[in-house]
Amino acid sequence: MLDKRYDHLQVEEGKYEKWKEGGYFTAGDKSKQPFSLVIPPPNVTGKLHLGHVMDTIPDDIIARYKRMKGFDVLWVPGVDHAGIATQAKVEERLRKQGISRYDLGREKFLEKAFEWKEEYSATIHKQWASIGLSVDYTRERFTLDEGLQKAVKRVFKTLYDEGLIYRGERIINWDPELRTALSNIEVVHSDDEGEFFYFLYDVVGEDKQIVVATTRPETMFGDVAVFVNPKDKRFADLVGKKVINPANGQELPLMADPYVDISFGTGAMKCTPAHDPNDFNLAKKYGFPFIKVLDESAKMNELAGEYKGMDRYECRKALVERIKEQGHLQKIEKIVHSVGHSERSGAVVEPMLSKQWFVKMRPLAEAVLASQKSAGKVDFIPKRFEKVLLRWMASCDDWCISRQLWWGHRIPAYYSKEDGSVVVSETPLDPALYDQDEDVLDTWFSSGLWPFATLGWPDKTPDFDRYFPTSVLVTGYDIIFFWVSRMVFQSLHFTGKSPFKQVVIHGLIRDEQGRKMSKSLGNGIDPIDVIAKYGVDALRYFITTNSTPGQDMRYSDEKLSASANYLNKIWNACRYVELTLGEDYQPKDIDKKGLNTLDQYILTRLSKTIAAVEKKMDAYQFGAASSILYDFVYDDFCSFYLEMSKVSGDGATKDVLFHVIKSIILLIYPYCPFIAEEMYLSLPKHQNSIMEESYPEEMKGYRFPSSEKKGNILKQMIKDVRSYKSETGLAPNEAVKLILSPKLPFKGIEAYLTRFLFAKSIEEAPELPEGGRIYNYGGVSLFVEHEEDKGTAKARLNEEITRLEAEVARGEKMLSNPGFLAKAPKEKIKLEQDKLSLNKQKLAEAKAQLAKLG
RNA sequence: GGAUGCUUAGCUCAGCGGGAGAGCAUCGCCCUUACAAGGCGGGGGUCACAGGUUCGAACCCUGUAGCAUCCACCA
Repeated sequence: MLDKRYDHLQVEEGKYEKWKEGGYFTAGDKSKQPFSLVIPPPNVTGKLHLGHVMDTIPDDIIARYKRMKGFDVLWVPGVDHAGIATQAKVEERLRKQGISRYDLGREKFLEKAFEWKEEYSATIHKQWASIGLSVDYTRERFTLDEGLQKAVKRVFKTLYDEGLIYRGERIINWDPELRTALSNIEVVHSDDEGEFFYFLYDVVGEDKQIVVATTRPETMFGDVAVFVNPKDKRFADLVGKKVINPANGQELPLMADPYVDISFGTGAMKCTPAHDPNDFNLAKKYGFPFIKVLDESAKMNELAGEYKGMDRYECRKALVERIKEQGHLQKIEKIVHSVGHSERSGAVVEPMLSKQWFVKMRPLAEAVLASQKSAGKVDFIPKRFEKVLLRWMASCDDWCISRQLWWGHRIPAYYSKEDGSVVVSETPLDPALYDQDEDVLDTWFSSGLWPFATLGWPDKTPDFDRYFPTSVLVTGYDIIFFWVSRMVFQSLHFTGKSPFKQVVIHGLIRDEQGRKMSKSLGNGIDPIDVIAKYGVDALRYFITTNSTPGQDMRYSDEKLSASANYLNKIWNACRYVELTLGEDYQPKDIDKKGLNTLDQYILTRLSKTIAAVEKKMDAYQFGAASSILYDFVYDDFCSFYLEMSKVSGDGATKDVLFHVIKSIILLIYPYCPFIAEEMYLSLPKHQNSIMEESYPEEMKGYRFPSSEKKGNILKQMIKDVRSYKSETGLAPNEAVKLILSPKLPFKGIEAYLTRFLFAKSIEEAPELPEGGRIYNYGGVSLFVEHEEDKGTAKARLNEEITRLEAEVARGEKMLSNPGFLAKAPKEKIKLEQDKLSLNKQKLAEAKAQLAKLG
């Protein structure tokens, strides 16, 4: 027997361990159809936040639902080494102990990093348990484990041999704090306040000056030219002359190129090939050298002369001051411009010429674009997110994959000690003859292999054969570029298939004011606190049912509370059913012949509910599915049938109560497995765990349309009379006399009306008397005897008639419309016809009553 | 500059071609033996605006405005 109150702490106790140890999460039943998914691997950097809950609870609902539907579900868990992020954390920890990574050296540092990983994996496991993830621990993976190492090396080597990975000098994004290259999408742009410096450049051999504006004066030591637009009349006579760089006094050619925007700044632009991607292109076009003036910490190098060793911003300040003193500063303007910051360190990213490894994206991207037009495409839910992928694939630049870090997959390229030639090899080469590349790969390089490498690729494993491609992937829209796109092109290239059939995209969770949750705002919500307060089931329910796919949602304490209340409602309904069934009750099949009208009513509603919920579940519309169930639980079951069953507790009713509550428990289970398990195990007859149960059947043979109608009439009668009492100031429990005309709509209705309307008597009469309130239901009318003057009664009937006439007119108009009859679906037409005849009947009844009143 | 989403009840959001919905809040009545973390009954909306398509538009199309996000550019 369940306790009086739903106590989530008690309910959650021990269940996860039981499932896990019972092997319920382990895939491999070959008698079933496979269904597979991989977890978006959390970074080993920190603790669980609500974003992880958003990522993984839909996965868990899908996994639990599909298991009940008879699939062999494999859900692969794992964690991501998260290169830059983790290395930064480990370094920070070491720094607190007064150690730098260089003190330790590469090998020792990696030992520390692996210790960190072990520590955080343990935490992550606890967190998975606390939110109830049904992942298959026997197949857990790590992005740096042996299998992934093998896969990464195979991919790198293959792409290199195919010419799709190359090493080259390019302008890349440099993070001077972490001292590594970054890919374009690891740079976050923000509109920052800055200064626009206008400098005067003397023209050699002329008594003239031109004005060049820049936001980065310190890079002037690397300038090779000044460019203007060839159509710009202001400079037409000066092109071809030399100008003096006010930073170092060197002569620079004044050149013309259409790249320069006449209307921007002064129309004259300095060209710094080693520190700006556009200038780099110009320099290549005209054969200028690429002069670097910054080192890897963004400090000035020897070319900056007296400023050598200075930080870039200090140098900027000092240099501007000196140029001003020399009379070459025209003005300084405050501007707001977009500045790139490192996603991880926040440092202002320096575009810098550097030798790095790149993936040649065009051919790989084209393959994705082609695949998305084929039958093997990935279906996005919602559809619009496919465009995000396509747009990125259509325009992305080559991917800079080398990182000047230690924590990650070391690049399997080796340089000959003899002649410096490059060899890429999956197996280590003799260190006496070769030096391995010092750098590691971008974290997303290995994450991109996740769906197939975790199943055994490049080996031909049974799991790979059985579970690849995976069925569905759930992730947020913010990492479509980072992750989804890379999994898709890597998978297409190496397995020939898309890595998953469907991608379900969810939005981000925000705080109660709609702001992003962030560390700096301190507005993050710790799921552990939420679980302690409301229970994990309430959290799971809240997070999957309060938004629509792809849309952001706000955290709401109120809605969590509402979720917990809903669970308490089901809990108590279950408790009531158990109290009613009694200790000795033995579940048995429902005797179809022994059903009364309301039994038939609730079974019909249940059957329809199951069908509707299942349809939404299959489409991954968890919000829609849950609201269908919610309506059934509250309106049809708790407020109506369950109350009515208190009157008519005859033979079959107990079986029906049992059947319905069990179905509700099974339907809510994927969302709220803990409370569902607790309730399930308290039922008279059960397996070892709800995880051994199947999804409820639709029960097509148990639909009784006429009983459904009768039930709805009774529902409406009760509502009408209660409303009448409230409206006329009668107490809810005031005894009233009811008359039904011309006869009772179904046998046994008297008992329900007596109990719920406190009827003092119920009569059946062919004609209704005067002096009370009358309600019409089409074929049956209800009379409530109560003092009401004739005028009021007539006014009310007139109002009713006006309303019904409008209804009838509407129906007739619709049904006489040839366009409607030709184009509307058949069911819709039938529905309108039924509605019309019912309204006509009600109208006739109302008119007859009015006539009698005179 | 390009793209996407949002604008519906006081608040937070569903609905996305066939009669405006939920939760919370609000008002009134109830401690009815499953649940007061409850029950019952009510009030509350020209579905941002303007055009168009349709027999029929909150829903589709076009445009406008506001808010949000992403991408690109920014000497």
